Amino acid sequence: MTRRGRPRLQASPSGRGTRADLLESAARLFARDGFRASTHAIAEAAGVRQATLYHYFPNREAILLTLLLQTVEPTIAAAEKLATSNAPAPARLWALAHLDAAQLAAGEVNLGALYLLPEIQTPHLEPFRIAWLDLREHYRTLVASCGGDDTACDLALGLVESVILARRRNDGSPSTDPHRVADAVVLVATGRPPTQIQRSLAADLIATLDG
Amino acid sequence: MTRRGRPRLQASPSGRGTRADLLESAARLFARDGFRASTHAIAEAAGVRQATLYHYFPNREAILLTLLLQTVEPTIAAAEKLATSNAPAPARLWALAHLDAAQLAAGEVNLGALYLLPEIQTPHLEPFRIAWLDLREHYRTLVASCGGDDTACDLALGLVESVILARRRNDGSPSTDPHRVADAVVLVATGRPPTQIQRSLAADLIATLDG
DNA sequence: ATTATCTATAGATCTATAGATAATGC
DNA sequence: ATTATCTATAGATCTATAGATAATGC
Repeated sequence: MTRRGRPRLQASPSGRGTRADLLESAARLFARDGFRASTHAIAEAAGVRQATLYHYFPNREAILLTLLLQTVEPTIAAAEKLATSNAPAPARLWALAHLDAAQLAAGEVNLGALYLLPEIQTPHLEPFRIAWLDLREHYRTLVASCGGDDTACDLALGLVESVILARRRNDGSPSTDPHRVADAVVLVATGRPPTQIQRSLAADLIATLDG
Repeated sequence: MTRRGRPRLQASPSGRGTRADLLESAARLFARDGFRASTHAIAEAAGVRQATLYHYFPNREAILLTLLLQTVEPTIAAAEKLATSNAPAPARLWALAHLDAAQLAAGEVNLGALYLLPEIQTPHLEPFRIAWLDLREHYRTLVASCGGDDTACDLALGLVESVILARRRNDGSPSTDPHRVADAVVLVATGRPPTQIQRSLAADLIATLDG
């Protein structure tokens, strides 16, 4: 059961291996302190020495990129499946907003805070920006099918992302209910609250994606 | 017309004095690079040597605090005046959201990006957090008078702050129209779009504040 | 004398690499 | 032999202070 190379001074806190420990520590520290969180601080929180980090990642930015892609990919996968559904657009938009908001509200660490970092704009993180623009295209298409324009889409994204800032500001208290976010997104995109039928169809879509 | 102490190696780029130059450079660099922007980079962009910065500010955080307070104070002043008006709540909320969104969209530098920095949470910046919570109270009161709860207030703030992220992402292209933001805020707070009468009253309120 | 700026620097970082070490696998 | 980790460190920052300098004000 012991592993391959030189043993760690401290055992893996999570028991899921050093790479997972490093990603988890980096997520926590980047979300709280931003990209200033040092490789030393990350490694220490993961229970290894600073240089060990470079066995798993070529540099500090690569860790941030990995975290960002991990965060956005499940949402994109869900959006792609929703795009193939023939449910009414408001139901699909409600489902996407709910999934996205729920994911931003979930977990012990406020991973969405990584989206707010100014470092997002640096050239090394382009793969993430491309993925995120892909997600935005899904929003845009759905919002357009609901009768909303590009501005409505920006407003809808602001509603979803409000979860991130509300969570930072109200640290401790429970996050915004994803149902409320999804309701507001449909309201802004269509001009009307979602109907009971639309909500019900959206719930079906979400059940299909999870199952 | 020459000034008091040792002359600068380069003249003030703006002609409005060294302190103003430093604040402007810091605003630009903090908005783009976050709090990593070094005192050296700020001073260089302002046309003075690094150490000169410490003649005007005790440390780097003090510059950020000054910028944050400068940004939030005009909006708070407007919110306080709106609170004394006896116009209907939706009209007052529309006016506040419009003012806030317009201010975030204005200027060459995306100053709102400073709100997104993780450093906002540090103890030294508490005066800004207190001021901002004061602004949120104004939103909360108005949203409540419109029939919305605390979650509706968080969503309304997300709509206003969407201007910041949309501006960062669509750098260059024109910012979100503040009218659209204000319409969406009233929609989310009341469940209905603002009436023509409410918009007209809001326009009157804004004219009063500017005059 | 007072002020604003400059030059110089101490001390504290922090990233990434070089190379040693302690395991397992063959 | 291969792998994962460790120790040590070069080189590059970066903040804040000390103290010199070049103006104006009295």
